[in-house]
Amino acid sequence: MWLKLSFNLMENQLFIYNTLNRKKELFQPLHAPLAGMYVCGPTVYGDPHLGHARPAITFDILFRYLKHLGYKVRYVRNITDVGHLENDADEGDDKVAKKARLEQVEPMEVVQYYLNRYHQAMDALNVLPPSIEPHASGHIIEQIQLVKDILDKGYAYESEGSVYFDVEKYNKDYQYGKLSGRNIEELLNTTRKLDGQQEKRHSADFALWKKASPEHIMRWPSPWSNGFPGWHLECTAMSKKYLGEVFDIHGGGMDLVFPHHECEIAQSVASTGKDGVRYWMHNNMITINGQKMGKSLGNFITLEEFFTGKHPMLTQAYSPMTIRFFILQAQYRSTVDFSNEALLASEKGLSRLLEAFDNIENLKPSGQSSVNIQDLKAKCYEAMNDDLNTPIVISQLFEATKIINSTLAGQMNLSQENISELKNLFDLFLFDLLGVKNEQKDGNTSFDSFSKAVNLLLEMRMQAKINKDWAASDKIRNELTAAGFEIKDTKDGFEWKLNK
RNA sequence: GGUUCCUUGGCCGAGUGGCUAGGCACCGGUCUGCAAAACCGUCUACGGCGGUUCGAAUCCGCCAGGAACCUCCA
Repeated sequence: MWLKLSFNLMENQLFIYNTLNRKKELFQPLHAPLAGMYVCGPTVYGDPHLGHARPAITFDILFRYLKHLGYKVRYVRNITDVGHLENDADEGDDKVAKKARLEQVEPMEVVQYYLNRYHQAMDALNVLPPSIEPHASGHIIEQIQLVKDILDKGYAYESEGSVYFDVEKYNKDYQYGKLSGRNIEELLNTTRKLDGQQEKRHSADFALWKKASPEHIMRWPSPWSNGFPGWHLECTAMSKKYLGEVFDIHGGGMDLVFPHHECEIAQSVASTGKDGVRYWMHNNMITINGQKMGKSLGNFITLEEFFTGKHPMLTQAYSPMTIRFFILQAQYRSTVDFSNEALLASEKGLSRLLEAFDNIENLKPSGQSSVNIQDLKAKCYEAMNDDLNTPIVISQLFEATKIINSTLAGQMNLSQENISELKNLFDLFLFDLLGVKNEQKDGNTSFDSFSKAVNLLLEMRMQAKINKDWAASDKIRNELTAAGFEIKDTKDGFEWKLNK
C-alpha cells in the first residue's frame, strides 16, 4: 500500500486553480496522505436543477481522482437547512421556514423531502456520497461557540439580540475581500451613511446570529436571544469541526465567492487567526441562452425534468449519464451553455464511447501492432493533473474509440496487450474517474432473458436473409426498430442495442 | 458605477508563442439485398483595429459585444 501510494503521489503532480491567487498551483495537502475537502452543498428548499449538478459532479471528479492518487480523502459536503435568508441585507424569511409555512408542514419535513430528492438525483448522476454530510441545524452549538469566539476577539458586536460581524474593524487588521478581489474600503467609504434604523453599524457587516421574530419557527436559545445562525457561519463551524482549523480544499459555485466564501475567510481568521482554506476552487455556472441558470431568475430546469423530458424547453428526455457527460465535456471553470443540440451531441458521443468499450471484447488480437495505448493513458493523466481537464480526457477516449473501431473494421492490428490496455483505459478513466455508468448493462437481472429473446428474433431474421426472404427480414428489423431497438448487420451476424 | 471574467469553424467545446484537441451536424466515399452502424476523407475557425515578436487564437493596448458578483442563488 505504501509503495503504491508513494508511487502515485510522486508520479502525479496535480495542479489545481486556486481562486485566492488566480493561478494553478501544485496540490500539496497539509497532512499527506490525508486530504480534506469541503464543498458547499444545497439549501434544501426546492428540487435540484441542472445547476446543482455542476459542483456535485466537479467535486465528485476531484474526490475520485484524489482517492485514485492514493490520498485518504475526507470529503465534507454540507446541507443548508437553516439560516439561509431569501432576501438580504440580512432581512427576510428563512428559505426553509417560508417553504414550510407555504406547504403547512414542519420545516424538517421540507428539509427531508428535498434532501431525499437531492440524494436521488445525485445517485442517478452517479455522484458518490461524501464522507460526511453535516446539517447546519445539527451544529447549532458549534456555531454559537464560533460566534462567541469572534465576539471574544472583538470582531463582532451584539445589537438587539443579534450579532453582527464587524467588517470595518476586521478590515483594519486583516484584509476583507481578498478572495473576491473587492476593495472593501471603497465600499465602506461610499456607503457609510446608514439611515440609523438598522441594527448593523455598517451595511457591509453580516449576521452571525439573528434574533428570531415571534412568528419565526426555527429558533434556538443562545446567550443573545432565541434565534438562528447566519448563513455564512455553518460552513466555517462545520469545516473546522470535521477538517480542522486549516484544511486543504474548499469548493463551491463561483456565485458563492462573494459574499459567502469571503465571509467564511473573515470568520475563520477572526476566530482563529488563521486562513482556514489553502485551495479555493470554484466551478463556473451553467447558462441557458447565455444567462445563468438559477433559482432567482426562474430559468432553471430540474434534474428530474431532464430525466423525464417533461419541460417545454426540452425536445426529449436525457439520461443522467448524458447530463453527466455533457457537464464533463467542458472544463469546470468554463461556463457551459445548455441547449438541446448540445445535449444531443453529448448523448450520441457517449453512446459511441460505450459501444466501443463493449466491443473491446470482440477484438481479435494479432501479433503486430503499431499503436501506443500507454501514450493515451499518459495524456489522460496529464489532463487530469492540469486542473481536472476532463474534456481532454474525453478526447483521448475518443482516440481510443477510433482505434477500437478501426481494428474491428479490419484496418488496424492490436496485440493482446493493447487490448487489455484499452480495457484498462476505459475502466480507469471513463468509469472509475469520470464516473460514467454503463447503464444498459449494469445491474439488470432480467436483461439476460430479455437478450435471449431479442437474439432469437434476430437469428430468425438471419435465416430469412439467407433464404432471401426480405419481407420477413425487414419486418423483424422494422418492428424491433419501432420498439426502440437499433439493429446493425455485421460481417459475421448482427448487433443490437436498446435505445434508452 | 465597482470587481472579476469571457468572445474559437453550422452547434458544443479544448488550447496561456511555432507541433494548428475532441464531439455533434453536414457532404463525399467504402461496406451492405436495402438500410443502419462502423471506417476513410472533406470543410481548418479563433469578435474588430493596432502593437510586441522571426513567428500570436495564445502576450500588450484600444474598441465592440456578453456574463458573473456587488441582495438570495451551485
